[in-house]
Amino acid sequence: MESSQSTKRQPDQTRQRLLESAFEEMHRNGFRGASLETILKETGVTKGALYHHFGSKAKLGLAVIDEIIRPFVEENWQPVLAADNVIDGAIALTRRLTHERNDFALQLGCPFNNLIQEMSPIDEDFRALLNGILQEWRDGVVEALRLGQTRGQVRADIDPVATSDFLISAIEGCVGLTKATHSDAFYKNGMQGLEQFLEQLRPR
Amino acid sequence: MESSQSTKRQPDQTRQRLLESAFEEMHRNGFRGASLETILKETGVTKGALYHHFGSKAKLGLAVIDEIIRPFVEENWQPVLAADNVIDGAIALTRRLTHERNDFALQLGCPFNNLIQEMSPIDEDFRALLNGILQEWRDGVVEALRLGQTRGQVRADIDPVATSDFLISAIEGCVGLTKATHSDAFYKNGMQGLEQFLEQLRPR
DNA sequence: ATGATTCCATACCGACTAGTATGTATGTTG
DNA sequence: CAACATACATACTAGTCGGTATGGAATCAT
Repeated sequence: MESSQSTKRQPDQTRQRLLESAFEEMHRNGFRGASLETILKETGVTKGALYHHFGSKAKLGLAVIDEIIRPFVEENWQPVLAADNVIDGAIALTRRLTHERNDFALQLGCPFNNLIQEMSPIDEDFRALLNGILQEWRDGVVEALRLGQTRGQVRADIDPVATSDFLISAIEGCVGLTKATHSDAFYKNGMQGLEQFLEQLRPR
Repeated sequence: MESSQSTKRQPDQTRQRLLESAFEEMHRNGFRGASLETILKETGVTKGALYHHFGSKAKLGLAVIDEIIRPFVEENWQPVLAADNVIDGAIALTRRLTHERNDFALQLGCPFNNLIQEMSPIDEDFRALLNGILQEWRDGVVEALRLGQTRGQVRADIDPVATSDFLISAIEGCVGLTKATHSDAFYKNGMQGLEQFLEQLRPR
């Protein structure tokens, strides 16, 4: 009787619940605005348990980036990098982003970019981790563009590195500014311009 | 003797010092991270005086946006909009941005975009004001592109609205991500991509 | 079964914050 | 000059926050 009523520990699940709740709270309010009390209330976990799993709020934040945001970024880009034709793959991504947009999420913006904007100037650990993820994304696009060039699918006269950087800038810029405009049209215009830019990467 | 030692009031200057110090503090730490105590220390103004001029921290922030950031944004874009050829004017801007870049400032990012990213999801007054400024920028670029089309300087088959949105997205995206990369090359690549995009706006 | 380790719980702490209450000094007006 | 308005000064307030100290319970290893 007593043993069937006692609390069974599931540390992995506790930890995961904390990560997920922290991710949502960080997405709504940013890292600095994220309230540990809110996370605790949402998860029903206590502060002692939270500090057992993560030594500080910053460590929790970094774990969210590493374990939730990194996979999120990768999931978005893997199909593009793996596509038979990187331009087709990237255009498919912009169309998917346009088609699947969620207005509430657009008002909050991209969690990855949001944290870059917020934390890079004020915390070197965050900046380094975020930049690491960004660098992987950039490198992946560069590699795909180069492969596309060897396949004759991408113009030989463009610089893959510069192009990758510009593409990523345009995407995150568009998503970021949509937070101010709250405008469907603005978002679509950004995606359309991206598509236009991608099209002119095809060999002439 | 006594009157020559007394403090002479200069409310306009007090107010301006507060605005400028608040701007810098907001640029370094964001609005939420901006500390009134720091601003007070930097300016030597007291809290009573600050609250006399601005009823709240938010009002101070909104005044900074209206009175310092709006002119900053306008100063950057006016030459482009007034140029004989908008494409030439925009390319001159990207070159100027590249040439005049200040590494420290790039690590802090664009004050305008920073505030958009930080405040739009969490404060409607800020979002509305920032979006108003963004809308003026967008409208200005649209008008200049249209004028360029009538002058035969800009392709007739592009949509000025969509193009304007994409251009602005790409600029702010590049500046924003440079906060993570701390990379000169990244910044230049973004500006180069922008220039490339601008070039293909010329009639064929 | 026992001791050690891990996971979790609760009350408390000190620092920081924006804002308030109250007061003083300066400037304007009739 | 007095009354009033404006600009400024200082001490205080209540609230929020991340983190700490301490303790208890569950699980693991022997």
